[in-house]
Amino acid sequence: MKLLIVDDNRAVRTTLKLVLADTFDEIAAVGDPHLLPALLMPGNVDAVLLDMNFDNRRLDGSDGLFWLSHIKESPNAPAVVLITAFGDVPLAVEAMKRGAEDFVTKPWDNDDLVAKLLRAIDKNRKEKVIARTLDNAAELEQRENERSRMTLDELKIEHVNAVIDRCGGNLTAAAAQLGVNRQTLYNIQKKK
Amino acid sequence: MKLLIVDDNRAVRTTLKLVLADTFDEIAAVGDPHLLPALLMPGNVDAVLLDMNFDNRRLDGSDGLFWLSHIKESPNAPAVVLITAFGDVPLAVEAMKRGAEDFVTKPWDNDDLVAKLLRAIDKNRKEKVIARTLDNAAELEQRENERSRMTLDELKIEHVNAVIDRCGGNLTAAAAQLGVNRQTLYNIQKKK
DNA sequence: TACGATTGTCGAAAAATTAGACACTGAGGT
DNA sequence: ACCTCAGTGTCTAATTTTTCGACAATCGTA
Repeated sequence: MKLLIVDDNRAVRTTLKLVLADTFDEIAAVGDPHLLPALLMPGNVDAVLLDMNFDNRRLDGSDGLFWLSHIKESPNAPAVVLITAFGDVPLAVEAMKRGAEDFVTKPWDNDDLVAKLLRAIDKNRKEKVIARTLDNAAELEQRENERSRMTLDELKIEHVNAVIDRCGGNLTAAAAQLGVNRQTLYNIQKKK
Repeated sequence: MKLLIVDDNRAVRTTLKLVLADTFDEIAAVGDPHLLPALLMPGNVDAVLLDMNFDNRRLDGSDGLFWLSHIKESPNAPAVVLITAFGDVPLAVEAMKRGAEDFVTKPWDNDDLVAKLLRAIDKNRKEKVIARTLDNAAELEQRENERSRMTLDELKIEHVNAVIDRCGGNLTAAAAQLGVNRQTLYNIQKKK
């Protein structure tokens, strides 16, 4: 499992890395959130531990929210746990609304942080499954529609081809499964 | 649109009712959360505005979390916006994790509260759509599986019946749509 | 009521499916 | 190398299904 830490404070990065080293196989830590797009490219990060303030003139967390949204907009986004010293209720709520898996305040409790990260990854995985299922659902439904307005012959041909495929091209087996004569498959295949 | 307010403070209930009267068609307000199950039974509530503390000996919000979970466990649950005077970040985060659509701190801003409630209802609607789609997806997938192992005859019969259904029993039309002779449908129907 | 569309039903022609057979290929096991 | 076996490609003839055209009966509707 791979973790990406984004915090502009070098000391915090070092500490976090040390604390989480046992839990993750790989940990990358950077100080500049602008590196995020590049680092997330291959989609090989399981979780991002993201600070919320990168500009000392603005401690309202808007930076964190911006990068959070940025991360979560992409499909197959990793889990994101936010961590901040200046968190208030509205900020935490807004972060959760934008898809953060969890929200931690500094100073943090080590064991608690580990637990939150692991649960965040788990939750994120489940969400990904749902997203994928949802994608499929649209396709399935459309297929269903197309099929329902098919001609009997079209349907037959499609089904026959599918079954032959599943039988690895074994016509005899496919014929048995379809409950028809081997000859019939032959004819159907030759027709087109 | 129907709103249910749950707050043990009568003054708060009255004020909320007054503030939100313009926005909702119907508003019910109760002081005891134990009434929730009964009131939500028919599933005719669009949103619940839920206080988090009903026992003055325990102001940690655990009551609110309990009832939040209770509401959200049922299918077709309404939107829930929490409102509390004793909210801290961990509580807000936990509430959002449990499916609350929003989290408001007392004292509240009237316009803000209205906006949050409306957005909460909207979000909840979208979530319901997703839940339904997800349910269907499982069914569709199973159908797909069953169909893929069907005999040609079974498939034919199923499809024929479906199309005849969609044509309201009009055999002639169904035959045209299926690209076969009317007679053929006749035979297929008589067979079983 | 009269019309148009649909139904139930027929017989005969056309097409598809089937069973059975046979030589051939290719993979696996001896 | 040899044998076996499952699968292929192909054929014929029998059987079944589908199709076409037709016709009286029925039903909803203008």
